[in-house]
Amino acid sequence: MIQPRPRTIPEATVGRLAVYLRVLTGLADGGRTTVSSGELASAAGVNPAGLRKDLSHLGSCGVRGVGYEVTALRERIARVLGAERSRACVLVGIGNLGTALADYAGFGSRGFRFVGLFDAAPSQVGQEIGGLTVQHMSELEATVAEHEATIGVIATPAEVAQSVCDRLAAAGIRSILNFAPVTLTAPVGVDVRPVDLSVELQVLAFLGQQRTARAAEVTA
Amino acid sequence: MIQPRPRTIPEATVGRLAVYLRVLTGLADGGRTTVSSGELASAAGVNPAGLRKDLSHLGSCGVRGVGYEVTALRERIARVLGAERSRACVLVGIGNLGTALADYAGFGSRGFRFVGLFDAAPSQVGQEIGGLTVQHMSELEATVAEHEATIGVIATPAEVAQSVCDRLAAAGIRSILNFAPVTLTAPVGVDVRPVDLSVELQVLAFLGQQRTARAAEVTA
DNA sequence: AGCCGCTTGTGAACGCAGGAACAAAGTCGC
DNA sequence: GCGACTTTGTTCCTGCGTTCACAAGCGGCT
Repeated sequence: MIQPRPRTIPEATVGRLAVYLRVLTGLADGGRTTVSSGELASAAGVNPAGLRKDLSHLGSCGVRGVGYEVTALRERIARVLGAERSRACVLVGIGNLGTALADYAGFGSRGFRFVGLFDAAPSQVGQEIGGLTVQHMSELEATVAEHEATIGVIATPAEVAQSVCDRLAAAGIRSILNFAPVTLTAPVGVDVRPVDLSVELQVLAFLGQQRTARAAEVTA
Repeated sequence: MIQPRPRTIPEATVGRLAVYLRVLTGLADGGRTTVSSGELASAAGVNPAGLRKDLSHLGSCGVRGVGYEVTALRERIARVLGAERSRACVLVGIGNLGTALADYAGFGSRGFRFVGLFDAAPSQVGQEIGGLTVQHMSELEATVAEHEATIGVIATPAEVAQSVCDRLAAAGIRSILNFAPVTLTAPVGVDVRPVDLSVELQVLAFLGQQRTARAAEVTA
């Protein structure tokens, strides 16, 4: 059995494919039928050559001299990323951030659907967000099993994030997106992707400070 | 004039330094005085050798045979990252996400302070969040100038993000953290760091799917 | 005082991502 | 029908990040 294409796609490429998918959706809504690599790269903020290399990972899909067909490319990327089928997710921690995430329409159009929202505080339980009712943490395991959810999102305070992570992993969750500002440890077979807003802000500030320092140096 | 140390620190290292800073703060609160590279690396989820290389960018600070002094290392990292002095930030878009960001205490302890919260909807203007009153967009430029803010955060819907970006850049903002799911273009001298939650989720899902596919293949 | 174990800091090798340049291929104009 | 132009797909190369491995240095013990 031959392998149709090298099924290992670099992580950096995957992130950009998701961006291309978003741009292509916008182009399709605008009525565009074809797009060149240069134009698409400009809209996505990347190098044209790099974009073509990214796209080459999923086989030739463009037409030389013309460009890429918008809808065909979009569907192909969606298939590779697995965005065509809906994936069940659960969200733990219904604070401001959790509410924002539960309400965010962008997830639904990308193949993700929340099947459970959980919080430990009784004051939060029962309220309705984005068509779902917030449940108490005690129902976490049952809901995960019922919908066979494989993705979990942690938007809790840092203190309880590790215990939530443990419970999610034990309940069968395989992928965790962590917004809590702590480094989580999960059993093998479960991967955690941290999204730390403070870190992002600090990196941004440092790069800016470094840039201005260099500029001042050149002037001197 | 000699340069005390190579002042170009890799971006990836800066991101990890911010994580070390967080871990060190936790250790200091716990009463620890010294810590070894192995322990710190484990707590931060990175390789010990990589951690030492990261730390070497800011000059030798550890004691061989013992480890690093927690508070000294913390202050040195904070100084390099510029977290010791307070930086003025403005936040545009007071939806659920914007509210979460404005309320997040983690920013303040890292040297960031919001000096202005802005929204275009009159219904949002006037409410108080985290000690600040939400202002109308029309006051954006005046507030930025008054506080000499250099960092801006965009948490608006995608449709208006580019125009907000333009206004921030024109007002004197040099660094922008963008949560809107669009690729922004900014003039030279202004750098934009995108934080796309859908992209993060899609990358996570893809990696999980790839992992399970490979596992199934091995079994076969 | 001298030795031993522990830990840091650095040098080297490896693998990977990014960028530029080029060949292949298809379309449009004549 | 043929040539020129446009655009893709690929290949090479350069630079960066990460990892491994080892020498150097410091504290503690005898």
